[in-house]
Amino acid sequence: MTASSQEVPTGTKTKILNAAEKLFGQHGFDATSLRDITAEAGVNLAAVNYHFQSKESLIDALIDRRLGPIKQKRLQMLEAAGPAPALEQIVEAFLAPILDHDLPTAVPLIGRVLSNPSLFLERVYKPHLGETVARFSEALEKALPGLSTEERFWRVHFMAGAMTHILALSGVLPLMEGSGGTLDRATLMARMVTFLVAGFRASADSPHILEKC
Amino acid sequence: MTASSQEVPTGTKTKILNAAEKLFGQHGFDATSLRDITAEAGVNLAAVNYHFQSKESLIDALIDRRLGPIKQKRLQMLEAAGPAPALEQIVEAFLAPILDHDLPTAVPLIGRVLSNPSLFLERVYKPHLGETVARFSEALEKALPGLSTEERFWRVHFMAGAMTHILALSGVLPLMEGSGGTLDRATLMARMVTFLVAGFRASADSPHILEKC
DNA sequence: GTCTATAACCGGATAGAC
DNA sequence: GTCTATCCGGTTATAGAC
Repeated sequence: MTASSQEVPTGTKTKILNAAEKLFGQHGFDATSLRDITAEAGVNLAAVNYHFQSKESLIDALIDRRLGPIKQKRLQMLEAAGPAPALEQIVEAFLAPILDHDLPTAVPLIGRVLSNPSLFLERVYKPHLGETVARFSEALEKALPGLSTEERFWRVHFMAGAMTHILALSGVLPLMEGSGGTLDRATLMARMVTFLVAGFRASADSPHILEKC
Repeated sequence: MTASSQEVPTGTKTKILNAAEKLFGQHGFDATSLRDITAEAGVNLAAVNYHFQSKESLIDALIDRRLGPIKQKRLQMLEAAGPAPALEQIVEAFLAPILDHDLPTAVPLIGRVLSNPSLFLERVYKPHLGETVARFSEALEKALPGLSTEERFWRVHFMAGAMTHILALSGVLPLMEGSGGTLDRATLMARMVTFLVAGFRASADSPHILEKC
């Protein structure tokens, strides 16, 4: 690690990361070429392969840059809530570090990363999410002792899905009718917490039976 | 429309659609070449551009093929529930036509389609989903008169997100610990309905206030 | 560390024989 | 309707000058 790896955000490496985050978030990984990225960043094409080794490694670097701090903040908020956090605190600690992201380009990128089935298990969940989910699942077990392990597993993924969808579609949802036009983060957070907390509290022992039509 | 457009599922056109659905679902649109598809289908490369005009049109044909019938089934289930359906019936009518899909390759494809921000608004939502969502939103308004339009809008998208995430990750979620190993559709449906119905019923007039840690 | 130039390859689409 | 052969543009990655 040389002095240049953490310098002010005008270095070539940082410019590449920022441009890549923006374009990957807008158009997806495969639809964005390294040429697009270097043009946006105002740097030379060969700089990508010098600072990162390949396009795939660049993607991993972007994932690291965002999911690393998010993991820290999530666990920190969960710990700050004490040894037996309330359900609302657990859900907030899960959502806030992602939804409250200050950097506007980070949100669509994180949406792409979390909703990409090709990346998810090996390059996102295992290295960056698995431990966090396990910790939150433990906290949920204390807060909701009536839920089975499977029930908890699926509800955590319902929560993750609701959040991920909003992140991924953050660019288009405000354009739709009925949304209220803007995407105010604090209000959105409150709405998600209300919805998800109620979902988690639902009694699981009334498995609804489907009937034909 | 000639006689060949709706023949037994061994025509070249159908073989291409089936192979494309499988590979697009597994690897995504950009990561799958027309050569991959024609190899999988056992047909000639040029057949794709003869039957469909371009790769983009092929994708639209795949979207049509699955989302058309789903729209019909959703509206049919909603109508069958009478003029003032219960909340459970509304949620079931929204989820069942997608989650209960018999064709195993359709589920990952639909997950890719619904979670792709680049396709979503113009090529998925407006042509195939908007009218359905409006009808379901009306039904929800009757079932839950206390909710504001914005609140309903966002909760519908929380529901859509939870469902979409499960579809998109259907290939990997069963591999994770705590899932119970299998993905039994009836049980999953029941779990989602329980969770989402409780979320919809949550009272909205207690907007939770976020505090710093 | 940064650039130019290029290698080596793969993609979608099409022309034209059959 | 189906095939072969090919065009042509774009892709990642690298070699080597500065």
